[in-house]
Amino acid sequence: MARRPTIRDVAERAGVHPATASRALDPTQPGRITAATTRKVARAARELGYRPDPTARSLRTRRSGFVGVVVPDLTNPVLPPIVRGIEAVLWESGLACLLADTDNRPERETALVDELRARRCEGLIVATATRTSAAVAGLAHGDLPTVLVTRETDERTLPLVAGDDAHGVEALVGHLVKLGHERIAHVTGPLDLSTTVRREAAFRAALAAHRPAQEPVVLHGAAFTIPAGRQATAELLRARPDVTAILAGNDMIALGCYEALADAGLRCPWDVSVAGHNDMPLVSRVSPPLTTVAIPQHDIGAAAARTLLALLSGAAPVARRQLLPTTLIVRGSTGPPKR
Amino acid sequence: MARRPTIRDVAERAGVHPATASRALDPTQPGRITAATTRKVARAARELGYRPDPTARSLRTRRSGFVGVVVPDLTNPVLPPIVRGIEAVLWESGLACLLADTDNRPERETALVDELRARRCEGLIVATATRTSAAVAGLAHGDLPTVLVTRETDERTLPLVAGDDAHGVEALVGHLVKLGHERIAHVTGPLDLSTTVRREAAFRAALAAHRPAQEPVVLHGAAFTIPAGRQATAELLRARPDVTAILAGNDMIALGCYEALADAGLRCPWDVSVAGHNDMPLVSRVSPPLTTVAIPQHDIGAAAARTLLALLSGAAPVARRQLLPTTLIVRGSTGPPKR
DNA sequence: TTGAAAGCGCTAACAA
DNA sequence: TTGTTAGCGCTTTCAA
Repeated sequence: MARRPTIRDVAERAGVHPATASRALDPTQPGRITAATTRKVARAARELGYRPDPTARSLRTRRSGFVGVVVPDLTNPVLPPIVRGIEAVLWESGLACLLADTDNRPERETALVDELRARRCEGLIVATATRTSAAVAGLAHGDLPTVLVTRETDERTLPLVAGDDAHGVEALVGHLVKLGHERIAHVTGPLDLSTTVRREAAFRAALAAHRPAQEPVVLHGAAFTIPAGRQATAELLRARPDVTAILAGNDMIALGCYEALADAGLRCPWDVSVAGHNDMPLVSRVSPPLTTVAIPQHDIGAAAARTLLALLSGAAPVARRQLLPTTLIVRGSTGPPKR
Repeated sequence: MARRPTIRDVAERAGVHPATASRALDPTQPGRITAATTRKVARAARELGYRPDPTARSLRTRRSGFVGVVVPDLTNPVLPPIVRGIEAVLWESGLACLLADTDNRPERETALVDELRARRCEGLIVATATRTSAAVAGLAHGDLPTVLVTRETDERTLPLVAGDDAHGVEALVGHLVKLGHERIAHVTGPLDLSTTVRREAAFRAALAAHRPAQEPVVLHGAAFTIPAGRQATAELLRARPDVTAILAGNDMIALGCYEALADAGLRCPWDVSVAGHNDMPLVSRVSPPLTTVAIPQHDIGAAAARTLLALLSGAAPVARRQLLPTTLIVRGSTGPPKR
C-alpha cells in the first residue's frame, strides 16, 4: 500500500466498521467500545502504522489543532524564552504553534491575525499588543480565544500574562534609595506600550513612597533600543545634572544610558548608577554588569499557554491578569552616589 | 448568517454553480471562466467576505499550506534571526510555519518530525541536525522535502544552507597571524555537530597555510556554552601555556575563554587574544568587545525558505550547499601578542 | 465555459 | 455496543 493507511484500512483489517474503529481509537469516551474490539482495532492500527489525518479530522470536528502565536519581533531577546514556554506546553497538549512575526508593523499585525483566523486557529497568543492596537481590540470582541503576553491594550478586556514589573521596579527603587540616592530618574520605553506605562506608574508610586516631596523625573525614550536610550539619557543629563541614578525602561535602554554617560564623561556607577529591566542574556557580562529585574520568561509563556488551554476547554474561569514574580538582580551598575 | 460563508454561499449569490465559483476564484488557469462570470463571483465573494476554508481545501488538494520548522533551542541567540528569515519568506508565499523546539533532545526530534509529518507539513526546515541524527537521516530518504540550516548530517544528502564558516575562520586566522601570533589554539564546540567539524577543518587548513611546521593545538569543548568553553580553556592553558591566541568555536565558548583567562590571572588581549564566531547580540559590549565572525543569519533563514520553496515547486534543481558570506569583525579581544 | 457528481478521511447523529 | 448514513467545504473529474 503506497498511500498512508486510512481509518478504513484499519477497520477492514480489524474486521469492523470505520466508525467503530474511529471510536475505538478515540481515547475520550463515551461512545464506549468493547475492550476486545478496542484491542483488535488498536492492534490493526499499530500494525499498519496508522495516524489519523489531521486535516480530515479537522474538517469534521472544526478543530484545527493549532494555535497562532503572534510576536512583534523574535529577535527581541525577551521573546524566545517566552515562545519556548508557549510551545512546550501547547505541544504537550497536542496543539501546534503557528508562528507569526509582525516585524513591529501594525498593518502586518492585522493581516497576520486575519490570516491566522482564516486558517482556523483554535486560539491566539499575542505578544504584539500596543495600547491602541486595533487588531487586538478586535480580538477582544470576537470569538477567537486569545491570551495576551507582556503587552496589553488600554481596554484591558483580554486575559494577560506578564511579569510583575511593578514589584520589580519597586524593589529597584528601594535598592537605589537604600544606597542613598536622592535624585532617581526614569528613562522609559515608548509610550504606546503598556509595559512602559506599568513601569512608569510603579516608579512614580515607589518614588512617592520614599521621596514624597520630590517631583519625579521621567523621560520618555522613543523605543526599547540602545540609541533611544542614549538619546533620552543625553537629554536627561543636560536637563537634570543632579540625577545620581537612572532606572531604565529595559536593558537595551540601560545600555543606551551607558553610552550617554560615556559621551558625557561620566562613569557608571561612580557618577551615575544605572539599572535595567528584563535581565537579557549577557547583560551580566557587559561593563559594568547591569543591575536589573529578571522576569520569568519561560514561565510567562507556559502560563499564557495554560491560560489559553483553559479558555479553550471552557472549564474554569480564567484570571484576567496573571503577574508572575520578578527578581531584583543587583550587579555592578548600581552603587552609592558620590558625595 | 452566523457561520462563515462557504463557496456555496458565494455561488448562490453570484447565481452560478459552486464549482464555477471555485474556478473563478482560482487565480491559476486554465479551467478558464468568462470575464463576466469571474467578476460576478469575485464581487459576491467580496461582499460576503468569503475566505476559502484552508482545511477543506487541504483535504481535497493534499496540500496543508504549512511547513515545519524544527529548532534545537530557540533560546540560542543565533536562531531567532534565522527563524525570522524563514518565516518572512514563507508567509509571503502563503505558507505558515509550524514551530517545533526539540530542546536539544534527539528523542524529541524524532517525535516532533513524526508529528509534523502526520500533520501533513508540505516540507521541513531543520536546524537540529547532529552528524548522526537518525531522524534527519530518515528524512533524507523519505518523501518529505527538507532543507537543513546551519547543521548537517555526515551523510550530506539533504540540501544545506549555512554561513561560510570556513571563510570566516580563515579570515580570523589570517587576522591573528598578521598580528604576530605564533601559537594559535582552537577551542571547538561539541564534536557531534557539523559546525564544529567545519570550523575545525578550516582552522587546521588555515594554520597549515600560515604555519606549516606547527602541529595544530585543538581542544574539544563539550558544548557551545560558557562553562564548556571555560573548562576546555582551563585545560588548554594548563597543557599549552605558550598559546597566545585562542580561536573559539563560537561566541559562548569565547566568553568561557574570558572566564578561564581571568581564573588564570591572564588578561585579554594583552596576555591572550580571543576570537569567537557568530557575532551574537551584545558581544560587542562585553569587556573586552569580542572579535568574531558575523554570519548572515536572516539571509540564511530566507535562503533556506527559498530553497524549500524551490524543492516544493519541483521546478529548478536545488543547490546541495549554499554557504553564505561571513564577515570578520575585529574588536578589542584580539591584539598583538606580548613579547 | 459551465454544471453535475463524486470524494478527500474522518466522525457525529441516528438506528439497530 | 456497533453499523449505517451523511456531510464537514472544497476541488476535480466527467459531461453537456
